[in-house]
Amino acid sequence: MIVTQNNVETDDNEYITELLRKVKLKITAPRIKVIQAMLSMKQKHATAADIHNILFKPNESLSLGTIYRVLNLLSEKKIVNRHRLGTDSYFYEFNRDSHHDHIVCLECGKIVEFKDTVIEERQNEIANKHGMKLRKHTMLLIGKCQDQSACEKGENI
Amino acid sequence: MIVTQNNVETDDNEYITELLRKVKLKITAPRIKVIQAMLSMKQKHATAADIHNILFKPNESLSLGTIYRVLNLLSEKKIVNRHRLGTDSYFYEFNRDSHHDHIVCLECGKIVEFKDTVIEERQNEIANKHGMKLRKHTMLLIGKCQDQSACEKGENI
DNA sequence: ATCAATGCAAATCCTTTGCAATCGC
DNA sequence: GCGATTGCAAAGGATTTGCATTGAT
Repeated sequence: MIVTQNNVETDDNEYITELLRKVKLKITAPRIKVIQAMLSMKQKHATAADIHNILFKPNESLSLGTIYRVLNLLSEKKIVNRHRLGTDSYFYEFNRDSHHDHIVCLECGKIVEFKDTVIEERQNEIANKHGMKLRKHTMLLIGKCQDQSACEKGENI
Repeated sequence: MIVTQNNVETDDNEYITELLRKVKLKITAPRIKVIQAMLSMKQKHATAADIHNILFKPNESLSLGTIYRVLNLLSEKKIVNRHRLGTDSYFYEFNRDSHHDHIVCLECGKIVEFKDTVIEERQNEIANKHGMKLRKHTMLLIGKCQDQSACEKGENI
């Protein structure tokens, strides 16, 4: 999984510190860096290890342990979301908008997001029918890109 | 998570050996025991460790490693299904029928199975709309039992 | 007899945690 | 300064694997 870091403007920095302040988290370098990484990377979904790779610089890298701690805190505060996307590790994404689900290509790993209110209503009905109140759901569609040229193995994750 | 083992009739044994033969797996004691355990336990969903507990007898227990190997083989042969049900470990279930999804109560862990063709059709459409051919899906609804008395913490898993 | 399956323990992968050092407020 | 946060390395939990032994056909 290849990940690159774009330049991050100072505007982002103010946005990030404001974000942290809002949820009453202390403004620390690791937290800023992790959020910067998530905002600046091309893909929306990254594992803790991906983020660690992005932020790895000799002599000034963040420890993986801290990245997990930061991601867990940001998850609690709903700044990022954590999903299982079919592999053994968690994927994290910056919570830009509301809830959505994912389709992942089993060959190239491409991840597409979608939201479908028909399904969501239906899920509520199903839960009620079984005497349960729906709190949340996870749904993962696993498929195969139809456009072969867009399905370059491993390049899309 | 408490699991009990019922008596298993000899009928089951013939059924099990037949099952194994059909998928061209050798008839071995561990495989028979694992399938017996899955057929005889009250709940439908068990982790590898659950099965290990069921089958644990001093001086004649199966190793956990073998249980994993057996479950993986049985998964490949579609005799059992493996799901993530919100925890860190996989749950395995004997594949009695066709595909279904799960609702799990976040307090008591009760697992209810369901199948909804409306959702499944919609999933197909969604995949197509995004240029992908749906191969499979996972859907997990997470909720809370409405009937409080049915929601005895920890007793339903 | 032959190749596959098992037990056991070690290894692996991902994630969390303990503790001493450091930093934010 | 004080309590929260970090780095580091060790621990943890789940699952897999290597290897010598045992077992199925």
